[in-house]
Amino acid sequence: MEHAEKRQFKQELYEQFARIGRCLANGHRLEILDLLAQGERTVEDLGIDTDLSTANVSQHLQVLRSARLVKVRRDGLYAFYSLADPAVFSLWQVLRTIGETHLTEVQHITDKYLTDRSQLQAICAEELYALINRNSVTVIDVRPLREYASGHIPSARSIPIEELESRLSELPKGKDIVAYCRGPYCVFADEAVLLLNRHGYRAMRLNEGLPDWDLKGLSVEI
Amino acid sequence: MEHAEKRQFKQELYEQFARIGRCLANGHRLEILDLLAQGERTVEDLGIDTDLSTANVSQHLQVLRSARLVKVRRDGLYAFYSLADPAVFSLWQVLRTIGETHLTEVQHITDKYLTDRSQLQAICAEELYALINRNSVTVIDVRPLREYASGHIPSARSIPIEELESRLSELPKGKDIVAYCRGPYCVFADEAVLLLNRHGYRAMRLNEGLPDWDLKGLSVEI
DNA sequence: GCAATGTTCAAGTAGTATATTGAATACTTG
DNA sequence: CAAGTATTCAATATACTACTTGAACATTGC
Repeated sequence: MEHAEKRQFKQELYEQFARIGRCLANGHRLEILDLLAQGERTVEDLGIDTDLSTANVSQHLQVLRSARLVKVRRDGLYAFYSLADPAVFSLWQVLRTIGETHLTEVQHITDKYLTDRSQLQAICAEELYALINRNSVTVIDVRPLREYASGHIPSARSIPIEELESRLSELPKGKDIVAYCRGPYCVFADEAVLLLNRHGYRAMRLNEGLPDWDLKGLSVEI
Repeated sequence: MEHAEKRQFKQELYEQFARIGRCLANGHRLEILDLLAQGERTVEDLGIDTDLSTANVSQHLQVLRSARLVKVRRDGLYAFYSLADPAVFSLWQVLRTIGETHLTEVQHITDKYLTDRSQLQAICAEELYALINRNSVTVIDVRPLREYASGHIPSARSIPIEELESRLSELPKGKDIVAYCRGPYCVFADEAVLLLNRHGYRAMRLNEGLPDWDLKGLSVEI
């Protein structure tokens, strides 16, 4: 291949990959991807969670769709968007991990806003898996019911965070409780652990979300 | 946490991750990352390989550096840039894989420019690893010597592609030859296999580059 | 110290992205 | 079929990004 031809090949090729990069170049789109990792959502619905106008969310979804990162299923009045491939979550996960490791700003922001997590007991996916097999723990999924419905940790029961306080009686007193939610930047599990501790339960949070659990190849129940 | 506070947290947080995304939003930067995966390079040097002005490369490197994806080591007259972390290669690899799988344009471009690879015998990393252990293959690294020097497959010998034709006598006639290069979009190995076939050798290419080999945890010699 | 070399910075221009708004489209329900 | 609702499209102002050019800075070798 001639030099000029080779250059054009590389330019066209890397430009295509950059289309995917551009999807990741905006904070709102990353948040949308993170939400879609929990299961399919409608446009309006994403707008509520991200605090964006529906038109704006739709526009971001078009960007994501044009790079084939998300797909859409239409049913009646609604368009349901979801990740095009589990690999898209991997992409976000690797990006997230690099950010956590190398961007000091990420650490500063979590320190500034989140409950000091060193106060909260936490366990990792592998530890939880072992505890579940020994049947020595109660697992609660504190995400909205819809997200629980599109996949959850086997044996976990759904208690959305807003309902937790009023449904405490459902939880056996003797056992330890593990709460999990969407991922490391979701505060539902933190809130759950705090609330449970206040009511005298021994509770801890899973330090990852369901999509991370899934990606590790641990089984997911639907 | 209040709603407004939570929104601000998410916005600040995802905005930080988007800094990394922005690095990936430009084809030239992706090409630079791909080259840096082969080992450290100077600014001028990257400019030659990417066909960009030195000032322009420098500017792209500043973007990458501000998001902590690359780091710099200064020595005398030169600034040597390299990936800040092996995870940065993973990020590019996942992005690349998603592009290959979901962007039909990538397939079109490779079909348009590359030798029809179905004509060339290819093997994967695991197969090559087994062949090396049985000592039943000659492995050649056809990248520039500098890249060989910063890490190569154990037992591989360096024969940069431009020297291959004049150094054919170094290769034993009886054994199969496997050529490898930078990665799936590098054409050095393709050219090597074609040339070797023309000269009566049984040759094949490794369908991945050295960074992919490394990431699989296979041993790398320096 | 001075010229040569590699690298970075600064300013300007052209092009691209975002968020907002309001209109258009598509589907459902009565 | 008409009304209502969810979604997308189109147009706009504003802000950012890329590349070029030329100057500035740092290090080396004479």
